[in-house]
Amino acid sequence: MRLSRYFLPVLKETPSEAKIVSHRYMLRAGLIKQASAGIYSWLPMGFKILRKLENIVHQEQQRAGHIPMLMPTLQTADLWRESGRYDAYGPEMLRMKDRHERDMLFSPTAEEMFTDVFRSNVTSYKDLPLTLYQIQWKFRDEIRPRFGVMRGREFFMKDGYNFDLTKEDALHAYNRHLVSYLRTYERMGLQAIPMRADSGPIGGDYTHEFLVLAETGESEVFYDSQITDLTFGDREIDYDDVAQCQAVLEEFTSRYARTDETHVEDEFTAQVPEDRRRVARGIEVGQIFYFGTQYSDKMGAMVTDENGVRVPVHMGSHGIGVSRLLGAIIEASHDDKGIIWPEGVTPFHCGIVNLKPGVAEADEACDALYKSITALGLEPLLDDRKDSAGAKFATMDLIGLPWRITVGPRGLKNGVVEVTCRRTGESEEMTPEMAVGKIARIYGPHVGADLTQPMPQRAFHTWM
RNA sequence: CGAGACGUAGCGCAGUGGUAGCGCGUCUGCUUUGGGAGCAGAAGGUCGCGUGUUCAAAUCACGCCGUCUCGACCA
Repeated sequence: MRLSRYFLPVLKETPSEAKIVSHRYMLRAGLIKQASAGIYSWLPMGFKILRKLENIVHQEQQRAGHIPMLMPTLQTADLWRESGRYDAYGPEMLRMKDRHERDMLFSPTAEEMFTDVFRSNVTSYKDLPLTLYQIQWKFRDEIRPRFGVMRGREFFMKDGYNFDLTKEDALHAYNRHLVSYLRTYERMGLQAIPMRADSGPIGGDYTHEFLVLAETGESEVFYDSQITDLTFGDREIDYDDVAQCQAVLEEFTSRYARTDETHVEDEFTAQVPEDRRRVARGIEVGQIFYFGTQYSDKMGAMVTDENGVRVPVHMGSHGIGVSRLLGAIIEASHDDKGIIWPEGVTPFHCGIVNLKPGVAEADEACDALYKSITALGLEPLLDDRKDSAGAKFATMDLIGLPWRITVGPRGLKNGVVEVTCRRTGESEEMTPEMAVGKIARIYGPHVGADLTQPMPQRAFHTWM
C-alpha cells in the first residue's frame, strides 16, 4: 500500500477522553474513531489488524477441529426465556422490540442459539464430539464503558461451544481449548497466562481465564514466576490425543496463578517460595468453561447413548475477546513513540520510507523494494508523501510497523538502504537486495504453512 | 446507577454579559527535506440542545442530551 493512496488519519495530539496508552495510540494511529460511549468505528488500519487477529483465531480453532459458523446478532427473546436468562440477565442486555412488538435483544453471548442448533440436528452419540464456534459482534450495555476497545459495549468475540457425551469427553474439549488458546496468543506475540478463575453466575468448577500481564490490567493477579518461563513454541500437538492435551493443561496450570477473585493468600505463600511470588495486573483476553448439563437439561439437548438411553450432553463454552486483544497487545507492546506490533499481527509487514519522493533514484529504489517484498507474499507500506523526514519517521513509529526500510539519495549513492527494527531502534545499512532477504527471513515463520484440518475420525452426517 | 467534572473549528485549548479566538492539523503556492521544517495565503463554527433572564447570552438560571473521572458492575 502506498500511504499517498491509503486512508490513515493520524493525530499529533491525543484526544482528551483517552486515558490509557492503548486507547490513546489507537486513536492517534488512526485505528478507531469513537462513535459513542463504548462503540467504535474501525478505520482501515484498525480493521486490518482486527481481521488479522480474527484469522489467527480461526486458523487455530480449525486446527483444533472446531467448526466455524455464524449466529445472528439480533435474537428473539424466546430461547432466552427457555434458558431462564432473559429475566436473569439484567440491564446489561440490550433489549428492543420489532414492529410486531416482539421482544428482541442484541446477543451478549450465544449459549442458547448454539444449543438450539445442536438439539435440532443432533440425536445420537455417534455425532459427538462436536465443537461449534463463531467470531461475531456482541453487545453488553456496560454501565460505564472505558479504556477504548478494552471495555467497549460493542465487542468482537470468538465464542465456542463443545457438545460431548460424557464429562470426561467434555473435559478433553476443555483441555483442547486451553491448548489452542495458548497457541493463539503466542502467535499474536502475547504471553497469556491461564489462571484459575471465578465461574460467576454460569457455575461449574472448571474455568480458567487467560491474562496478559500489563500495568493497566483490570485484575490484580498472583502467580509463581516460573509460569512466565513457559512457552508453547512450535511443539507438535495431536488435538485428539487426550493424554497429550491433559499434559499441556497440567504443565501450564499446576503452578499457582490466580486473579484476585480466587486468590487465597495462605495457599499462595504455602505453595510458592517467596522469591518466586509475583503480584501484578492483568488484562483478561479469554476464558474457558466446563459447565456440564446446565443448558442441555433446560433446553433438552439430548443424544441417545450406545445403550439406547437419551442423555443430556455435557457442554462448555470458550471465549476470546478479539477486539479487546488489540488493546491488550498495545498495552503489552509499546514505547513513548507509539505502538510496536508483533510480527504476527502487524497491519503491514514493513514500512518503506522514501525520503525524497520525486527524485528518480529514490522513487525507483522504493518501487523495486515494494515489488520485491510484495512478491514474497508480504505487504509493505510505502510512505511516498512529500513531507519532512521527521514527520515520516514519527508516523512510522506511531503506527508501529516492526520493520522499516529507509531510502534516501545519501544512502543510495553508496548503494545502501537502512533497515531499522522498531522494537530495539537499531539500524543497519545494507543493499536493497539484502534488505529484502532480511525481511523474508523475519517473516518466514509467519506466512504460509497454515494447514487446518478437522478432527479426522469424526464424520458428522449432516455436515456437507 | 451514586458522586464529581466537562461540552467553543478535525485535535488540544482560551474566551465570565457587548461583532468568535489561539496553537496544531487541513488546503494552495513557493522554498525546503536523514527525527513531527520556513514563508505567504486560504478554508473550516447552529459556541451540545431547549426554555428563560436581559437592550444584549459562548458567558447568567432551569431542564434535557452527550462525554469523561471515581465507585459499584463486567470479557
